[in-house]
Amino acid sequence: MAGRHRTFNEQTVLEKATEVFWSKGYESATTEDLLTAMELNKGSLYNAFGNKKQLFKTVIDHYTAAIFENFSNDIKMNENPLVVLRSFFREVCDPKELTAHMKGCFLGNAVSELASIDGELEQLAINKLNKLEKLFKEALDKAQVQGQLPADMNTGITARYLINIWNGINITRRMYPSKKDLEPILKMSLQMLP
Amino acid sequence: MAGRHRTFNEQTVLEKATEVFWSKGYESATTEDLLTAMELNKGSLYNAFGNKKQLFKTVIDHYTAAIFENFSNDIKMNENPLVVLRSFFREVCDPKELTAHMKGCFLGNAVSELASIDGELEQLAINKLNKLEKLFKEALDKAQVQGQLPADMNTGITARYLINIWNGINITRRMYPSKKDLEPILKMSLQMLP
DNA sequence: TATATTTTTGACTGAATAGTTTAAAATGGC
DNA sequence: GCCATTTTAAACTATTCAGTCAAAAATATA
Repeated sequence: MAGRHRTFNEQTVLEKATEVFWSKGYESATTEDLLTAMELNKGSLYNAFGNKKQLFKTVIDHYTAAIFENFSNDIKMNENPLVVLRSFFREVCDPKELTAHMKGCFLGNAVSELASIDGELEQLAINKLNKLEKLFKEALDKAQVQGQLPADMNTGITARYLINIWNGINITRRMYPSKKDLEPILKMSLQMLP
Repeated sequence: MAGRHRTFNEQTVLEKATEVFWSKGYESATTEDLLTAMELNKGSLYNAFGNKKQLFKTVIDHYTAAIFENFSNDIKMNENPLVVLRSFFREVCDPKELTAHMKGCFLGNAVSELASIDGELEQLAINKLNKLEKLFKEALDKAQVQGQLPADMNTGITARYLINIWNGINITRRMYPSKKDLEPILKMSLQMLP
C-alpha cells in the first residue's frame, strides 16, 4: 500500500485523548484541547478518527477493553475473587490513585453528561457499565461456587447493587475526597462480602 | 420606586429555567433554550438575573429550598421518620414520577458535569447534597431516639451511606429505567431500615 | 403633567467551536 | 525515477453562543 506513513502512534494518542475526555467530559473537551494533548494537527485527527464523536467512541472502546480484560483476568487468575472485587472498590480511596479517581468513573461521567446530549453515546457508556456489572457477577458467582458466599445469595441482584455503589462513589467522592470519609461508606456498602 | 413593572412572575420563570437546566445540564442549556422556556427577552433575563451563571445559582437555591423544606417538614411532622425516608427513595422508581426522575438528581447531575467546568458551581451543588445528607441523618436520629433503629447504629455513617445510594441511583436508573429492575436494588440498599 | 427610573425589545458583537479544504510532504509499487 | 496514494499542515468557513446596547414602553413620584 502506497502513501505516507503515520508519524504518530495510535495507541499513544488515544490514551492522550482518553485523558482529555475523561477529565473534561465530551462536550467541554474542545478539538483544540484534544489536538494539543494528542500533539496532532486537525487534518491528521479528522483523517484518522473521523470526527469528535467517532473519536469518543473509539476512546471509550479502547479504554474499557483494557480495563475489563485486566479485571476479568484478575478474577480468573486469583483464587479468591472477593479480594479482587474488594480491591477494585478500595482503590477508589487509595491516596496513590487519588488524582486518577478524582476524575470520577469515565463511564459514569459519560452517562450523566450524555443522557440529554447524545442518546447513542449515552447508550454506549451504559453498555460498558453493564459489562462491568457482568464482571462483578462473575466474581460473585465464582466466590459462591467456592463456598465463600452463602449459597442463597442472589448474585444477579448483588452485582446490580454493587454497580449502584460504584456509580454512587462517582459522585460521593466529590463530596468527600478524603480516604478517611470514603472508607466507612465503602466498608458499610461491602458488608455482604466477607 | 418609579419605573416600569415586571411583566413576568419570577417564581414561574425560575421554575421554567429549572426544567431546562435540569434536563439539559448547565453548559448544554443555551440562553436561547432558557429564553424560549421562560418566555423572556434577552434584555429582561440579563436585567433580572445577571447572567447564565447567576441564573443557575438562583435556580439551584430556589429548587433546593423548596425540596428541602418539604422533606424537613415531613420528617418533623410524621411520627415515623423512616417511612418518610423510605418513600423518598421509593419515589425514584414510581412510574408516576418516572419522567421527572429520569432526568436524574439535579444536584448529582450538576456535580458530575461541573466538576471540570466550574468549581464554584460544583461546590454549590455539593453543599446542597451535604444538606440532603444532613436531612437523612435527621430522620435517622429521630428514628433512633424513638427506638425504631438500634441504639448502636452510627447514624452519621449511615446517612453518608444513604447519600451514596442516592447518588448511585442517579446513574443506575439510566441503566435500568424500569421499576422492576430498580426496586430490588433499593430493597437491598435499604435493608438496615426496618 | 413632567421627570426620573425601570423594564422590555430585538438587533448587534465578539469569541469560540467543529469541521472543510487545498496544497505540500512522504512513500510504496511499477 | 515516476506516479498514485496517504498523511500532514494550516488557513479558512459557517455556526453557535453568551453577553451588550440603545431605543421604546411603562410607571411612580413630585
